[in-house]
Amino acid sequence: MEKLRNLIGKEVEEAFEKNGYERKYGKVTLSNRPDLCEYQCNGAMAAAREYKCAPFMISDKIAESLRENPMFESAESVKPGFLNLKLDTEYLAGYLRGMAADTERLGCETCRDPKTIMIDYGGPNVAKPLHVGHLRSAIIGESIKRIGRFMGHTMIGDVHLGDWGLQMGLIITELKERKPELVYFKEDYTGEYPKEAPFTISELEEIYPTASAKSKEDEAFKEAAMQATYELQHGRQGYEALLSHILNVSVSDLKRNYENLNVSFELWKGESDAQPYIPDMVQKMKDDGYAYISEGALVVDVKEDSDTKEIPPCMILKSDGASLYNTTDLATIVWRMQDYHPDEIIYVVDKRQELYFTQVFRCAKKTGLVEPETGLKFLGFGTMNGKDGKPFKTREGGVMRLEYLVNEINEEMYKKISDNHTVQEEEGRRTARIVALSAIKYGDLSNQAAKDYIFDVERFTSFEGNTGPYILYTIVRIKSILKKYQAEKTLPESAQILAAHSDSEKALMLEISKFNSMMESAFMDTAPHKVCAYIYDLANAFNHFYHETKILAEPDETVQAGYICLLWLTKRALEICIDVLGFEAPDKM
RNA sequence: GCACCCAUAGUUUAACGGAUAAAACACCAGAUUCCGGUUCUGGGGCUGGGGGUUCGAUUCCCUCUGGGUGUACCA
Repeated sequence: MEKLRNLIGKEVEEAFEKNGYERKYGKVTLSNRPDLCEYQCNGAMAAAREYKCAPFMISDKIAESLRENPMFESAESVKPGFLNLKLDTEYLAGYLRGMAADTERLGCETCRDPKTIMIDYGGPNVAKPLHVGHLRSAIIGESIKRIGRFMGHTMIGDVHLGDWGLQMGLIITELKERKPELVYFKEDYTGEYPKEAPFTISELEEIYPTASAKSKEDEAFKEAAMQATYELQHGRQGYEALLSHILNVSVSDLKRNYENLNVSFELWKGESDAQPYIPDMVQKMKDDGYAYISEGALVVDVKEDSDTKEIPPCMILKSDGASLYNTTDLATIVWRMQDYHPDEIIYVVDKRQELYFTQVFRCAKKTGLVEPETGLKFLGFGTMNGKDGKPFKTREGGVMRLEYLVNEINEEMYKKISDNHTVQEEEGRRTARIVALSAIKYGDLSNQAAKDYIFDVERFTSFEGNTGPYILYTIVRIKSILKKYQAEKTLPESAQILAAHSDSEKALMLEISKFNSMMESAFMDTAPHKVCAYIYDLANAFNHFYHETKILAEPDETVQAGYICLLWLTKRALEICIDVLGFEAPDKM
């Protein structure tokens, strides 16, 4: 369906044309004075200069010609030259009927030219538990992926594991000290390696920090770890076998954790998967004359004349010949282009990495790893802070494990729910998990991604205010009304949304009608917070309507059926939205 | 040093260059209640300072102040 604003715009543009003004002045926007009108056009003020007359004269004429138009209940020209429009209730109802007819998408058209978009988010390290720093990437990335998918694009999420580098050497070295008898450490061993990993996830999670701490104090240990890293990267069989054990154990644990967050990835690729592509890539950069030696390191210049700031060259190889973060990311682009040929790659990463990615993107473009039109987008997010405005920490000041944080909020939610009314333990726990997830995700996504935000458990888990639980509560309320209605009667075939009977009903209908344009701009701006703002307004509009309207007690069956249709549409819009945000509503709460 | 980002009500956040800057929480008042705790209604209060562009600026430009971040061999 065409967006409502454009439909209105078309009428207004024609009115401008009919009166001898250019169409371009007829652009219509949502009203920012809802007390005066629903939509407005400010074109008369802009046009006044070109036609050398008072803006009011123009808006007056336009209002006059629009008054005949059945689309509008009223068209008024105000003070300097505003054109204030109110939609005809029957026209609005017709638009909503069109939405309701498309139960899957509510009339929100998919994109005309669907793209293949890879989205790089998550970024956990193997052998290390997820901590709160991983939360934002997962939540925001997942939501953007879902919004893109809803808009008809092929979205491929890649977790991009941190599974390369010194951390692996550290684990191997520590393991060697503890269990030197393992076959993985026998250099002349040629047989099969055991299928079973020689450690569990909890051992693994303990080994890494121990090894990391040791390497800072024990020079010899660090040497050994670096040596192990080198040998691993140069194909030592036993170490490769260990790496794959580490990966398996770690990945299955990560999957479980991400599942709890309702986050999933199409690809579980890691930094190690990019390594095979490095030699050819580096060679080509040298051959093509892009890469040169500077201060011992191999670099590619990426500065541009228009730069206001100094952009250092993109380093490809360190002076000791080893690869680094940039190298891996560039080589990752190589296989992504080769295997998936995406039109765009979006990186959902901490905003502090912006400069790095500027270098990487420019380097990729310059050296032809991607095509000139391939989009490389950096979506940096801010820090999640505690109530004191400083980065979120445990009470002891350490890094908070994501699992603990989630458990804490689940517990908090369960308390709230069981305080409200008596519930079965098991069902209450399940509901608490669903609601808690909405609290966490909505709390994050309702802020602009690029900004830092304050993670306030109390506020996020509240059933009132702009929170996830409030949205869910609204959905649950609608579900319950629909259920009660169905228990008594069946909705007649002829039932349909009717012209609004009250202001609050019309306000609700207007809110619903913004669905398609909201979703489109949320995608264009990669801005999940727009979806949040929309459902919050929508939930508010519904609750106002609900307070003023007796739905189940409505005596006129046709009117009542109309209400039910409207409720269904409201619920559907809310549900689609929370789905793209990455959470769901329970049946009861 | 240089550069980038941010600055909005007591607090946390909104606002394609448009009218009286919006909401939530907190606060105050009134109503409501087996409850000082629930719910409803109403209220006060905000664009860091100074310039500029514009008919019109929270939004664009310059400058100052304050905060955050980054500045090639970590990721």
